[in-house]
Amino acid sequence: MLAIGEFSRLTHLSIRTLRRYHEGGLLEPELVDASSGYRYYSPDQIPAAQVIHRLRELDVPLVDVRRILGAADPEQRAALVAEHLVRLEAELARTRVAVSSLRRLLAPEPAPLQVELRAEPEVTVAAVEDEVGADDVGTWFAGAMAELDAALGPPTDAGPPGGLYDNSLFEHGHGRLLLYRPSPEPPQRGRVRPVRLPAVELAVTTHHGEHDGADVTYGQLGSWVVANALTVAGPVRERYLVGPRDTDDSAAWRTEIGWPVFRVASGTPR
Amino acid sequence: MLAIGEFSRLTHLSIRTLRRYHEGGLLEPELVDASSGYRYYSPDQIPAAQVIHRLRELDVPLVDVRRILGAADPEQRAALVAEHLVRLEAELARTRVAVSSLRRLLAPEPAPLQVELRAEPEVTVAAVEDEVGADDVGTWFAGAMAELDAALGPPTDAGPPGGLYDNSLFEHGHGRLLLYRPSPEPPQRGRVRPVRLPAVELAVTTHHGEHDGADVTYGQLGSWVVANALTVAGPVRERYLVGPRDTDDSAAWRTEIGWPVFRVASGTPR
DNA sequence: TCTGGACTCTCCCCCGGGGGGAGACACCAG
DNA sequence: CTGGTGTCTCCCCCCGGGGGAGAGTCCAGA
Repeated sequence: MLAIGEFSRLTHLSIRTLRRYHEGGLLEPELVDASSGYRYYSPDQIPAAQVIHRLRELDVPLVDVRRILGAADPEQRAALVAEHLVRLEAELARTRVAVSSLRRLLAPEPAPLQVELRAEPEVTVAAVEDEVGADDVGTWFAGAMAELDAALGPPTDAGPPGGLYDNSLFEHGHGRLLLYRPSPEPPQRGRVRPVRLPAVELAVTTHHGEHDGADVTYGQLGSWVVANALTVAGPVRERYLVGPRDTDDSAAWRTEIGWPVFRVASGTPR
Repeated sequence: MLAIGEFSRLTHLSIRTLRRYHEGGLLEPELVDASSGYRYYSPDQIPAAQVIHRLRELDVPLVDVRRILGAADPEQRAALVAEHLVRLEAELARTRVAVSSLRRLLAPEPAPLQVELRAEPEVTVAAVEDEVGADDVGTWFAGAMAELDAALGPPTDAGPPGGLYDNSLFEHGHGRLLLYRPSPEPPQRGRVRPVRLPAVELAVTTHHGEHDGADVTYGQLGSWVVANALTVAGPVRERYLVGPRDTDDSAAWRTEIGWPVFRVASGTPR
């Protein structure tokens, strides 16, 4: 039986942290003296404490740590851990993109932007639509795209897929997302259903590369729109001209970004 | 002039976050209406907002973001960013170690531990000693080792370097650290000074590999000590038999860990 | 010019995962 | 028995975000 201080020395977890783990049901002392409240640990609990330590070093949330420790058989546990390692991998990719994008931002001269005004006609498409949190966009997107592909089969010449992004997604961290593929006769299957996209005027530009870096292009497009005195309204549209479905070379990816505008009153623009 | 909502849509930073950045002096709106308190941004501020966004994605603390943005010339700014990228790299290395160590922890059978009881005589060494926070141990260690080497010259046959770690380092996150190199006539130079290390009884084992994984070995050693009914007292000792100064192959590194014990009363152990 | 809806303001509370410190009690060796 | 050290609980603070209330502002349409 070890008092909390000894156990702390053995595991290199601070006393405070051990207490917190107790409260959180993560690591229950083998014995808690009913009268004094003193926590007593067994040496057998050292490995568990160290697993927790490692998982926390990997930023695994305490709730997930609890699930991992509570997993019945070792295989299940390994699966849960593997899941987190996958997440870690994704995090890493995100970091890489952020770094390169940061370099681009800090580079002295930003490449000038090609912006085009385009009248987008009303069109009926096969679409999946949901209310999604900003953190879940990636996951949702992958699932929705898979479902669209399952419903429509391999890519046709009807055109590339696209998406509509509710503004509140950016302003409040969650909002409606709609992912579509053009289709002459959209089926109804699972979450996929026919949706009529309204006609809009768009200020359109093309983003090159990883989608995670698109916000920079958004900013450039946005300031173009502001500078060119057009008013903004409605969800942003994207169209995936070339994406991970087409090639693994992310430098070749092309995303069209369409910012809804009202055409300036006086005559035809351009 | 853009209201906060528009600016939020342009930068993909939430309204709340923009307000927070204003409060924190990170991103001052170009104009704040004195009577209404409304914040108005200029499109020219979009790039700055996006730099902040990227830095935050890289978990750069807001204070540091402020410093980076406040940096006078671009070179200084680039240097500050580079500094953070280095930190990111270190983080990455830490993650790698944690992952492999986690695998080892979850592996079914832990390798049995060779533990030896050893009477360490009093010895005078050249040492650097400081009160250090747990997060700064790595940095401190590198600096102290460099200073020792500067004072004593290249490695001699007087023996490998070692360290003493105050227990409160583990219990409370900060404590006294002492790094030494054996030396027949310890010099006094900079932070380096002669120190008399008291004699101790140690339970000793050897940790193989990255030092970041040593806590697992600590736990094993500790539970050996507990099981073998010896009492614990005083700072832990380490001795760096093979380390990064000797070879780049971290698998070959050897750290001796000595846990202070009182020899059991009844006769000589072993 | 008024009105209603959308926008924005400030303020307070919450989250997670830690830390600091006060004041009271428990343990244990001399 | 006594004093020092260990441990308890409790409250506050940190960071960088989010939720929501309640009040004030802006602006387009009638």
